[in-house]
Amino acid sequence: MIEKYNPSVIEPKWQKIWEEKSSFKSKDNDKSEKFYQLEMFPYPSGRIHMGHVRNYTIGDAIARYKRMKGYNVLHPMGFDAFGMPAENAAITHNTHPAKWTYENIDYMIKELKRLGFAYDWERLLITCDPDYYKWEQKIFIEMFKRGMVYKKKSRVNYCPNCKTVLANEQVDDGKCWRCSGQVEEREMDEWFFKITDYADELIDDMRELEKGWPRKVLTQQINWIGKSKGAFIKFKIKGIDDYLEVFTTRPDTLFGVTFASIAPDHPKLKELIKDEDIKRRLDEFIEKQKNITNEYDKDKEGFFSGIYIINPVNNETVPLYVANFVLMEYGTGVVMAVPAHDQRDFEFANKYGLKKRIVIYKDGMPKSADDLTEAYTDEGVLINSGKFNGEDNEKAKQDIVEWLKQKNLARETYQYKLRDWNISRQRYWGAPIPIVYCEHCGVVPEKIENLPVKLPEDVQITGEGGSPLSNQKSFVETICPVCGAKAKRETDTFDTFVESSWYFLRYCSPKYDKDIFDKEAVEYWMNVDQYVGGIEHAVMHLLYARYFTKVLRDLGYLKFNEPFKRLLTQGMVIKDGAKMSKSKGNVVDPDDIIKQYGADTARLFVLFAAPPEKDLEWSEEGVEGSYRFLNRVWRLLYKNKNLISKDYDVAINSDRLKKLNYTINYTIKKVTNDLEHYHFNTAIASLMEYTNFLQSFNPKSKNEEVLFAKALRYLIVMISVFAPHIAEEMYSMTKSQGLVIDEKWPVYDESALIMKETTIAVTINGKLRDTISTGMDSDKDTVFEKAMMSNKVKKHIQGKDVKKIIFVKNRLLNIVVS
RNA sequence: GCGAGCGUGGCGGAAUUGGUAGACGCGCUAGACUUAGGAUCUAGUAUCGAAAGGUGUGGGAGUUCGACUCUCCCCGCUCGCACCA
Repeated sequence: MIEKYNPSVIEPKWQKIWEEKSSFKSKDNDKSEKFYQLEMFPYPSGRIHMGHVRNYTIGDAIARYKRMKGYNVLHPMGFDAFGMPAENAAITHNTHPAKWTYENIDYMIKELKRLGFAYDWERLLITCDPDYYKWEQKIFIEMFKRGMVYKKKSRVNYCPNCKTVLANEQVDDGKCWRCSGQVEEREMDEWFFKITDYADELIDDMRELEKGWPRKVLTQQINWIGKSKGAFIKFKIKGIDDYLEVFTTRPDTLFGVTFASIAPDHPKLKELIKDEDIKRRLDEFIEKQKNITNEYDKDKEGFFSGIYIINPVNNETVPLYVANFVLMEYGTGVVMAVPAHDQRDFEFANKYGLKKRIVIYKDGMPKSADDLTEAYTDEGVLINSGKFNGEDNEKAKQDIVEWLKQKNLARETYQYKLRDWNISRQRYWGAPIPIVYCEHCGVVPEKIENLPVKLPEDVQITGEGGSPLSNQKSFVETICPVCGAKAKRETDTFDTFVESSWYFLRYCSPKYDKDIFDKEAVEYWMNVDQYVGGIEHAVMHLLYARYFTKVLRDLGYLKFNEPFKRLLTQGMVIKDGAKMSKSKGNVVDPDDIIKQYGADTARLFVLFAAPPEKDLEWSEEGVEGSYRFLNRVWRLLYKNKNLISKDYDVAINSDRLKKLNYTINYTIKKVTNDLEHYHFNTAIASLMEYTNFLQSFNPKSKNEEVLFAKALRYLIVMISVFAPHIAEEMYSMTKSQGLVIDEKWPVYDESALIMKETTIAVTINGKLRDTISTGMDSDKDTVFEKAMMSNKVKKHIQGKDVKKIIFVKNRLLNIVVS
């Protein structure tokens, strides 16, 4: 150990030793209790950024703490390696996506290793490796065979810039989530996972997650799934023997229907419209709507279709309007319009001069529909509703449906916002969908023994002319796995969210070559005890991973419902009030920080500067503060390096020793408690206080030296969770064998925390007037007596009546005076 | 608009869940050691006031002996959703 703290020397040294000793290797089926710590694996974009550093430092602190607590910890790392940036890079730099990806991965692994994270590197997963996606293809085939996958022509979001289809979730405000370009609609034949079959379960199983997941994430998922109760109601079409069905959540307002609206792309609409002029108008309307971007305040527009339908509750004939705000994808694509009680219908009715009728009434609201300034959507009592007049509207919802149900005109139903998951991507850099098209046998899955369907390597990525795979004869041309005739391969590849939907299972047995994973290993390691990642994955990734878990359970691979027991969503790293980004020029490169201060400082800072869930404002001064703290610890240990021995038995027989012993045990308790709750910032603050205390202690006797040395040793052990390299170096000079990371987490001695004296706050009418020292557990009278001896207290009581005395043992005495 | 969350010194943030507000760090001030220090150490640092003392957790009301903490109203900010019938 040298006098000056030099992270650039000691950090690589210990990283090498940990690696040589395989310190962080997790043992399958170990006897000790397991702990699966997982952080969301990165996309290999090229470099690790501060967001990663924060994410992985939080996970690392948890993993190291649990390890010292005696758990058999699984803490793996990998790369979500398929995806579009690799193809974009291939186009601009004329390289191959694989080359680009693997070079990035090599570099990022070096960066992660420089940060000293306690990963079991032998479990490294790279999703573009055929040994990984082979199993993904197997999952797909099993899902296909079970009818959990289907293909359909569908209108999809298409980004002309990226030349690919996007999932609904990947479209943000009409813009591509990656390139921010305008998204268009196109019709394509696409593969879908039937995630909607699991909608109810995805909601219901949230019960299992209520304790361990942020409420925010659960609410977002609930909103995303968007389950709502309602009914389908049949409206006869006037003049023909057919009907249109509407979906409504407000059957109680049925008597208020004055018109109906239909989606412009409703499949029945064209055949229903008789008038040629109106048909032409519809085409124009559809064309016009296509060009309107998805702005929220898009004007409501429409026109009369020439069709009338009949309201089943009162046999009224109402006009059917084609309206741009009606969605074909939700409900039935036809909406009954109740302008008095629905804001959208209200606006539409006003624009086109349509009638309004109030059917839900509450005292104080206008009597005439013409006097409404907005739709009344709250509860009330039914009026103008025939035999249901006077009924409470909540009750009427059921009664009206029941009444219509008997006439076979209605049925109760639930509708969801959640759509099936489109997994087709017309891209090269993804896992091929293992399907073969045979003239004789139709759409057939590849044989399991033929997997993986490998991505061909000799492909030129130009970025033009559709999917690169479809132009690759050697790939497309194949033989039918069923009949052996010439056939063609599917050229779509998987959405990359598929890879991240099950990687946490593969980590349990990453090299297993007989199946998707080794069931025994999964049995032992799952669930993930603590998952850490960004809030941006609240819906997509986390919902898909939950869905996959349920699918694999139903395929017989798993026995549990939910993959992640606990979830921690860490805040962003921001600088100058904005998220770090190249365009804003406020990026701090972790490599630079490591070079200047070392990994330990970087790690300590990101844990200390803010609680994990909150955004973290980057501060150069703050980083320096962390660096200074490590230097202080270093100097403290360097100064006392000869004190540390192995035998710490000492009689606590003086006030100074008692105080020191108290501080040691108090700190252990505080830090342990904080770590259990992931309050890293306060845990570090306690270690700082502890260091300050030790720094000023100056042992004066043999006994003090011995206990002081013990205190220092605990400091090293506890700090190793946050700053492992410096801890290891300091530990090594204690002349003890082994590594600090193999130390057990210290246990505090409750008896050391019992004090003879305590300080009690004396308040008068709730205001602090003095503090007094008194024996532990003193009773009310004793404390009051002592308090009355205080001049400060006397002064405030003088001339007043003591009305009441509140006493909280060892805490406070409140004297209430008139 | 709907949903969720947040609001504490100059700044990042503490407060064992109703019991001494401002831990810890940054910044700042003064001092020490120094040729020097942007190193280190010591002391101070919510605010008004010379002091005694007063005032303070976005604002207002309430519950309570006692409120950053609980309730209601208002203001401001952040995030998510966005024509889902």
